Amino acid sequence: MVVMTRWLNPDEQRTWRAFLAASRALMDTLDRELQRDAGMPHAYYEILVRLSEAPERRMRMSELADATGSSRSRLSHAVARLEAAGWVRRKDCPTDRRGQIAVLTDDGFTTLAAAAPGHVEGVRRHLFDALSPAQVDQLRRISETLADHLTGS
Amino acid sequence: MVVMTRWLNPDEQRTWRAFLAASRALMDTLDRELQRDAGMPHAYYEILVRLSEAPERRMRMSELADATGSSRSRLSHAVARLEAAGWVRRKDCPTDRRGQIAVLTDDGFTTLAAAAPGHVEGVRRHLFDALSPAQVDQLRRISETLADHLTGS
DNA sequence: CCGATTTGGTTGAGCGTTCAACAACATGCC
DNA sequence: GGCATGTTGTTGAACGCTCAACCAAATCGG
Repeated sequence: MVVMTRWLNPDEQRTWRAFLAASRALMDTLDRELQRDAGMPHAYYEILVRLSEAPERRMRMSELADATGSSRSRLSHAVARLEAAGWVRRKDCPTDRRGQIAVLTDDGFTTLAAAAPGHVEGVRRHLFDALSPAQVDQLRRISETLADHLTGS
Repeated sequence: MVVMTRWLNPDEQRTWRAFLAASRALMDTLDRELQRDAGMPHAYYEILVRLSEAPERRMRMSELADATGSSRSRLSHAVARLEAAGWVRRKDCPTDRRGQIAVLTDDGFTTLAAAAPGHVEGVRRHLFDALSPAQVDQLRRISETLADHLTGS
């Protein structure tokens, strides 16, 4: 059976290309700033943030993967790097012998604390400073809707 | 001089994390679909699209880099791959002896034409179907504002 | 209790991106 | 014209991500 493609109309086309350009430019910029100022990519920064917010600064690998929207494989590689940098330590899980627990080290916490102000400033400058309060609200609703829609399917 | 960090308030925090999760999930999903169905990453698809829209299906490397928001290095590597796949051909520029012109081959055009319906369907399903017309409009304005803001600085 | 399935996590290969260095050519200035 | 500077594009190494394969341990079903 032949199904006609529902092509994008000009408005949708324009929206889609603008979104692509904007989100890529934003993430590229933040990634580059973080790499330059803190010596780590944004994905690694996010891992440290999540760990720093967790009780006792530790999390199961799979929870951490979910929290950062990452695959298990990606997280495994990433934590290996973070461990080599001395920012994270791996521990065996006491209740599940398959499990591994990632623990943020003091060194990792210090590094994160040093990187955070600059990064937050970057997010503010490149994202929030450009938008009106109403637009920030719109962006939140849109993003939450999209995230739901994507993980729901 | 010590400058106080302008930390994110709870609303901004929530917006930022939702945006991160949504844009990552969206791009990951589309990238995976395109890789599965057309054997190419989204970045390469975009290159083929731009070429297909250009007069005579050809563009200077640097224009193509600008159009796709890519670095020259990235484009160079990418076009090398696309050339190996037989989808793009390189030509010397007649007016600037440093220049190279990327030309979409018939094979490349055919491959793109085969990939497009599925990809557009994906964009519609994962993005536009989830949003109201008003939200699409909001997203366009937000994205255009952000893109301006980022390339302006 | 035991085999089958599922879950948690790691590994290595292949690929795409980044970054810095570089080569070739064009342009500006005197 | 001739030298300095800017632009165009490529290259190779290092790095991060994806994918498929895999092992070990937990859980399910009889």
